[in-house]
Amino acid sequence: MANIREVAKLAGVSVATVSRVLNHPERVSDKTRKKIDKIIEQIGFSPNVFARGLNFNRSNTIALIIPDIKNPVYTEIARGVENIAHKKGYNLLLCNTEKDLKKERRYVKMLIDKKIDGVILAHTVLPPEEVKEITNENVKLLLFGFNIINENISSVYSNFKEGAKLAINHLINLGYKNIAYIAGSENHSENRDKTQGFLEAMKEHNIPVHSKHIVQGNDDIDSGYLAALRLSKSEILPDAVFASNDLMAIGAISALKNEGLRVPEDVAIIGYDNIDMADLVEPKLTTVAWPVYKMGVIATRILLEEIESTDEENMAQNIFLHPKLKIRKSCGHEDRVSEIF
Amino acid sequence: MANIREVAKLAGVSVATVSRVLNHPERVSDKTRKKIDKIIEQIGFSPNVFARGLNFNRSNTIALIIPDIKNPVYTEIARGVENIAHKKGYNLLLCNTEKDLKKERRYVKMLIDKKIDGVILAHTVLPPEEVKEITNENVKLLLFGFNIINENISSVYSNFKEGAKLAINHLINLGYKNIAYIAGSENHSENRDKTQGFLEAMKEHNIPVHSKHIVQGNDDIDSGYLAALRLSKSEILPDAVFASNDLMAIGAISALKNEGLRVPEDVAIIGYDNIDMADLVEPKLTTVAWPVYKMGVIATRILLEEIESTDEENMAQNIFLHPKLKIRKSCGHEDRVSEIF
DNA sequence: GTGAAAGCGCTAACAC
DNA sequence: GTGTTAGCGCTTTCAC
Repeated sequence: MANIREVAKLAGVSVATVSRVLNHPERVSDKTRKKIDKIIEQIGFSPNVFARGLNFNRSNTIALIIPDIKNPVYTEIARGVENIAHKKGYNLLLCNTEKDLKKERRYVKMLIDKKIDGVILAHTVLPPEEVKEITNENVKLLLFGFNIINENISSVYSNFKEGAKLAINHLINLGYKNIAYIAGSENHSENRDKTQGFLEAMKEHNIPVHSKHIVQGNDDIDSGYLAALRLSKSEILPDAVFASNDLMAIGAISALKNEGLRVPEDVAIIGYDNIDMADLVEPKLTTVAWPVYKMGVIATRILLEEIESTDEENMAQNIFLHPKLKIRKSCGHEDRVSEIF
Repeated sequence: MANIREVAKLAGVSVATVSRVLNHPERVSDKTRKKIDKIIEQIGFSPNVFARGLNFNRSNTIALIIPDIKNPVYTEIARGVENIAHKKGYNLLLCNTEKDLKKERRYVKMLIDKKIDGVILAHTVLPPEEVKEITNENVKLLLFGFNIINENISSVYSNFKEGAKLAINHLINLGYKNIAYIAGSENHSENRDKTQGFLEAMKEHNIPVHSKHIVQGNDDIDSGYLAALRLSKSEILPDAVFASNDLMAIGAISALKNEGLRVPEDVAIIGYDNIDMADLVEPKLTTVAWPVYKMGVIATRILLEEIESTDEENMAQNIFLHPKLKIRKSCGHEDRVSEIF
């Protein structure tokens, strides 16, 4: 239980001096500093976090709030966040809300109580006012993948409406006419954007949308499976389907194949996210890619900057990255770029 | 900045009494307790974690150390751990070591400094002595998936040697003779066990092992791909391959298909882990399943018990769960149990 | 450049 | 059942 007093005693100085070499080494003479550093090293002293916290009101910890740890998109974000956080000496609390309002709310309270320095919110079911309240508590907030709140809160996001249009336009260019849509959970602004993009793109090309061809999914594989099953049984079989994320697209492929339909010959499928798995299913999934890992990295850099900036000088940053089409096999396009695999 | 003094003042009592309703409510009269509870509620007071930590030397935080967040096995463990931790009021620090000794070492130091209450170690590249040292620091340790240290440290694991034998015996029962092996990274005891199981099973059936048919992988998809590529070019083409995990098995399938080989007709493949993806690739992957999520849950329960137990009364627990064969299509077995999908 | 001491917010021993 | 107060380990102000 080495503490600062012990170091001070061994060095024959006061605790104040030891504290200074810890926090303001330049205010200490070279000689004493070196002596103290050596002793610290020798006895393996490191300052008590709680005592430090009591003084600084900071924890050197950030949190990442995600809805579903089983979705590779979120672990990919986590990978980026963890990487930067660790490099900068921060710890990362992982909060998996499962889209459960109570759980998310409880987490937010816990995080505030813990004096977390910052939060990256990659999905929320909280009402906007409640999200905003987070920032009242001396915890920095970064919105990932959406920015429903306001310009004073930093965010890193992609244009999901644009991405959805990319997908639909691709299908239309390939000649598909009966395009169905498997929607993601509605409480996610990202999904609402995609729906809007889908609708707009269809309208722009004067392609009618059959109400039976819009089916609600829940973001996971199973719901994609079920949704495609439903589509496969509708009066008019769609010739293409856009799934709001890859997990559902993959579930959909599985369902269609089970129903004896060929992808893409009978039904084309396009997804969203470009998760690793997209390249491993049969047929390989054409999808819309967005730089998830990179965005996790950027988000964390911005958040840590804000945390470490000496107060309000820092402007909120709203970073914006574009989606991109990733063409593989599931839409039957022949100009496929060759893949590594 | 509500603090305990303010609550005390509003309630017309001393801070000690407030502290008592927080920590030993039974020692306070019903009347005062209710009054204080109400005020706490009203002004939204919650005790400062740092001050608490300074007294209790506890953080209500545990950590999970994993080697690779991209491997669904580890996110599945994380899901179990997170779930229980959150239910019991603990926060979860996620530490992704990337099998990097320096990074893991740095993490361990950070965790100890942070006065983490406990650690679940799901993979380590640290020498055993260093692992053992963790327990010197008043942080409880739980070993997940291995138990190389000693009986005094709790662990939750599965028998990977047995699992490997299950896989090999399955292949042999199906009549395969030229069985190749894609090994996982050697610094992982789990993989060493599997290698041993492979070797033993082969020996028990007097089946020779060609040295060219053992190829070293690195636990990820790409390395499985590369390994299978190598196997496909060896003088004697194996008729079956056992990959030490599903990720490599899936990479292997991809490679073989690329080489124009049919799975399982030309080469059968069996994996290990039974990740979700195993059911989505073509052909569906036969594999060895172990109850990863459940083990994450159990591990966390044990760890929290140890943390909350009043000292040394608690015996270390070594929980052991068996692997099980999950038969699908990639080995060509006809008695396939029907799947949900 | 250095030391003495107050104070961060809480808990618990001790006194009543 | 309740209050007073020392003390957890550190940082920082104020003297020197």
